[in-house]
Amino acid sequence: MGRTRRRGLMRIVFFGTGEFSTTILKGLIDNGFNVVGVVSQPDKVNGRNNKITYSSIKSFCIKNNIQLYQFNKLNLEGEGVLKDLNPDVFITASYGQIIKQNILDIPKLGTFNVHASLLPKYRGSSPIQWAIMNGEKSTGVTIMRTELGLDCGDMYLQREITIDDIDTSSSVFDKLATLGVECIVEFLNNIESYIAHPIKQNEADATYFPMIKKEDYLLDFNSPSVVLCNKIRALENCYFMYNSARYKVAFASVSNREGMPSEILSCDGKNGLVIGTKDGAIEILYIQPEGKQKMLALSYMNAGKFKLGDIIESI
RNA sequence: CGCGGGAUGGAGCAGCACGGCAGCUCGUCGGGCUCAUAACCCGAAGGUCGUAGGUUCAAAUCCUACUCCCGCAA
Repeated sequence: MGRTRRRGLMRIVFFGTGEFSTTILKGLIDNGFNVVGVVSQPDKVNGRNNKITYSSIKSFCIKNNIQLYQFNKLNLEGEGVLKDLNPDVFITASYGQIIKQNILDIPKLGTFNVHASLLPKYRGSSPIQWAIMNGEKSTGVTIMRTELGLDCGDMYLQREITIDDIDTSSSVFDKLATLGVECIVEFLNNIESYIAHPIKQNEADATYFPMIKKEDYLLDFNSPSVVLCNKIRALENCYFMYNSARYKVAFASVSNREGMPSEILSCDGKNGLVIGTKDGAIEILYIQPEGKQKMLALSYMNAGKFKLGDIIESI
């Protein structure tokens, strides 16, 4: 079995940060690939009270005894170290830092990226969120060459999935991570033939979406219901302010009620929380008050904190 | 030592500043009304109030320590 032998021999360095990339890395390990090193972003103060919590990929590396590198400035500090690993391929998956040419050129076969969209659509760092926000019915994974430009390299392999109405970013993340594993495994198993047949991206069809900004999370009830629901599905931590408190909204659906934008049309344990929008109303299904866990809005309405007819503050 | 909120029947909350019968909205179970119902009426079960100490005649409530959960900020 030449394939099996190649798997063991090919020296892979993996670049990634976050849950999505952890799943991809785990997939490579589980499929018997020889990951000789992982490059991840430096630790961040992630929790409260100065505590540093390890990223999931760091925990995974420690548990599986994989060498982990965290460069502050990859392009300056990383070159020598990575060359010494004598790599055949670099695999990147939402690494989160621009990788310069001197690094990209290190591995013998090249540097390849697992991107969570059907390129050339949804270039950029938050493809899943933007696809859902725009109400797309499908998305997918693309295996492509990592280049200096933003997600513009030649493509080799692309697979599609559907986005259902009940899908949220996290559920699509899970699906695409699983699909990403399948894709990268297939690609690496037949890497020579894939590399021999690159597919140019059609620049005319390309779309780019920026990073999500903090202010994007604030809900504006002067928007149409569908736009609001898609945004909530996409970002999952959208919020509104009421009585000077912040309420996160994890999921909502279009309601058949009618009312003024921002007006509370219902807030009891039977009918749930319904708020007016530009063209109707939405029902908040999952809510998270400050200091509380995420819960069914229906449950929280039993506490009687909301008042019928009140107007949600706009900031 | 970045700032802050929280833990009370199965769920969500009130009660705590000033110690004195375990309360509310829902759910569950039983019964009733109804052609019927997720609606309405009547009734019942279900909680050593996060853990461990302390103060007190008496602690959900006051004091001390601890565990767990979360919001903000980075």
